[in-house]
Amino acid sequence: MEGTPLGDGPTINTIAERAGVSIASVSRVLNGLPTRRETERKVLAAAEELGYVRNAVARSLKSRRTHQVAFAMADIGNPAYLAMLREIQPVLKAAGYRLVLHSTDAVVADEIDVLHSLGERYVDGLIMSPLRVTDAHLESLAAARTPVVVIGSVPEGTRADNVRADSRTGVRLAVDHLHALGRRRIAMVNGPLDTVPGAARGAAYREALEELGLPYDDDLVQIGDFYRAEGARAVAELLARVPDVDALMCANDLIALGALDVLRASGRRVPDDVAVVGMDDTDLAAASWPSLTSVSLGSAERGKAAAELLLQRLRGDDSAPRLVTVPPRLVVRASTAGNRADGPYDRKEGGV
Amino acid sequence: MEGTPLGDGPTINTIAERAGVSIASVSRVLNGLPTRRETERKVLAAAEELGYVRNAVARSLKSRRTHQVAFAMADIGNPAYLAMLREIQPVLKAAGYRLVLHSTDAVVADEIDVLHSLGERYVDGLIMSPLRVTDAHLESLAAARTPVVVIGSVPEGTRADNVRADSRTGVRLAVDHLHALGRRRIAMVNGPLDTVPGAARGAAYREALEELGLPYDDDLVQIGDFYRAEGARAVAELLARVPDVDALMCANDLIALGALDVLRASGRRVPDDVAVVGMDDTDLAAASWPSLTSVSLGSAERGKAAAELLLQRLRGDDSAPRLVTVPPRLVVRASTAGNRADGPYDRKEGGV
DNA sequence: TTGTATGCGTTATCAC
DNA sequence: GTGATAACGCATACAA
Repeated sequence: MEGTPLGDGPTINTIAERAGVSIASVSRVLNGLPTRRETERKVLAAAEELGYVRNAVARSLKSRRTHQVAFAMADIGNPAYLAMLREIQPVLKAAGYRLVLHSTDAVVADEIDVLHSLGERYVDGLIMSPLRVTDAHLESLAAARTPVVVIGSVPEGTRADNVRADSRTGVRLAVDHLHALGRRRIAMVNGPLDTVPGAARGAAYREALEELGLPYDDDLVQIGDFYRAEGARAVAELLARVPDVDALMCANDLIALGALDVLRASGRRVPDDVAVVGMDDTDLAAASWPSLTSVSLGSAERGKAAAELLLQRLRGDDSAPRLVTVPPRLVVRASTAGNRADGPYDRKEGGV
Repeated sequence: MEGTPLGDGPTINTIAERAGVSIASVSRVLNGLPTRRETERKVLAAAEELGYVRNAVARSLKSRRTHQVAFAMADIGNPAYLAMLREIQPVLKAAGYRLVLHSTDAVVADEIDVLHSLGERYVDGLIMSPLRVTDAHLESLAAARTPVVVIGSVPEGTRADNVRADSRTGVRLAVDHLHALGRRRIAMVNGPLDTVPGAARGAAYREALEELGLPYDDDLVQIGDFYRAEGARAVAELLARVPDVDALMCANDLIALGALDVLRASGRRVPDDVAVVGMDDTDLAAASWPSLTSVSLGSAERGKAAAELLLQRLRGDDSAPRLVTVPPRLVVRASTAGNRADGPYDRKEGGV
């Protein structure tokens, strides 16, 4: 195969000419429709010689299907979304769909843009995971002419499939676990309360304490942001205010890693002095030392479920919107149970 | 905005009818071409009422541009590729391109498929990062009618822009560092030698020792695979064979994490007894404890450079193929220098 | 079985 | 300035 000179590629017209048949015959052969042996031979030979490849755009215009699906994540830097992505990709690929990625940086306008752009029909469906769901989201969702699966919570009645985590139960699992270990001064290190996860996890913490009969203490709640450095700063403040805290319920793994840094720097042992729990069970939880007990909210499962739901819609299923809730799971590691197995090998991790 | 009944969306024909003008006028207005005030008003009103959105497929067929770019990574589970992705995405987005993701699982046939599928013209360009470059790659690359940027090494004369890491210098930096710390029994824990990185890093290790005047000792080289569990297994074997090793040069971060696990389990202190260096400087390196000294091969920079190179091509630049080499950088953390700053906050990490 | 002709939704080139 | 009309590349209903 010598270096093909750039320029316009061959079309079915080129082939038709070369093979001495009509474009209809070319199309038929290429689509496996019944044709005479000789015609088929000529067409395939011409196609081969010319290095013909079907133009996906023209084909989409005709068929009204692009074989593309979009995934809109709030933040491409967030390992939790990447975990979803890792599951979504192979499912779609196996079904013959390409994946178009959008990172909206949790900007509402960007998310609305993505929904609006569905009208451009460059994808057959969308999976989206918004950080918060506004009225604008719901309007655009209602107007969408393309199947959409939302990872996160949407109000009942929304015309979109919905895959949810259950962070309420998740926090409960964690707090119960800490309580069972004998911890009684369990603090909460949360992210901003105006985000969906922040609000949900904060409320769940309060509920969990209540059910355990533990008093709720404002001093034990520290708001920061969902990043490692912010988490560290928040925990430093917390320790200054409440030195005798014996457990930290962190609203995500990054915060928890920041917590480990600060606890270590302050000379506290984990978990002996302070037990730490994160959320999302990202790769980082298994990598840290001590390895981090974390509440898995099923990022991977949610991604997979969303992809499968969407595929069903793409196959023509137009039944009522579905709701899938993925149960949380507490993954106990060293940060709450020092002498238990670390379990760093229980997750698939990429190589090279 | 009431729930729009599903069905075919409006086209410029619908608008033309509604506005009482021709489709040509509609197109003009929509494209900002000079039109009478009144026409413009009618068209825009109709478009607004109908909730019109341009059909991207039809537009692409006509314009021969899809405003999509593909990124083909060897393994979506690998943090190093995700680091590239995180840089590529915003660059393309800012330039108005969508990102189509392919994970080829390092299967050569899949990679060739991706190259071949460029002929379908569903993307305007491609960034790919193959684990190895075969003749089949080069042939498909030569036949490509679309700009391609390869992250990795391609032979001179290949008609594709090329962004390279310099793992040779990278290994050298690491080995020099270990040597400077007084280590003399420096082992290499590598991945398979039939991969490009495996081969390059293995050779570089040998070279580095030579330049330092250290003897090369087969016993100090252990081949495993580029995963954490494999790395752990390899290091266990190594320790059994060479108990007095005082430094480990690991071919990537995952291997290094596995090494930390095993060293810890064997009662060795890091870095006091054994210093450990990883490669790729992934997020995991900063998260682990002790935090991991790692050679950054500039995954992020390479991704960014690749995206920018591709954008230049998409803007029409058809000059000779470019070669960009990103210099490696040693990021010293606790696994080789116990009392230095951990620096866990020097990298941007995702939140929530 | 095969060819002719039409449409998918846009953009662009003409005359008017 | 505006309206017919012809592509873009493919699939297909219909006629032959």
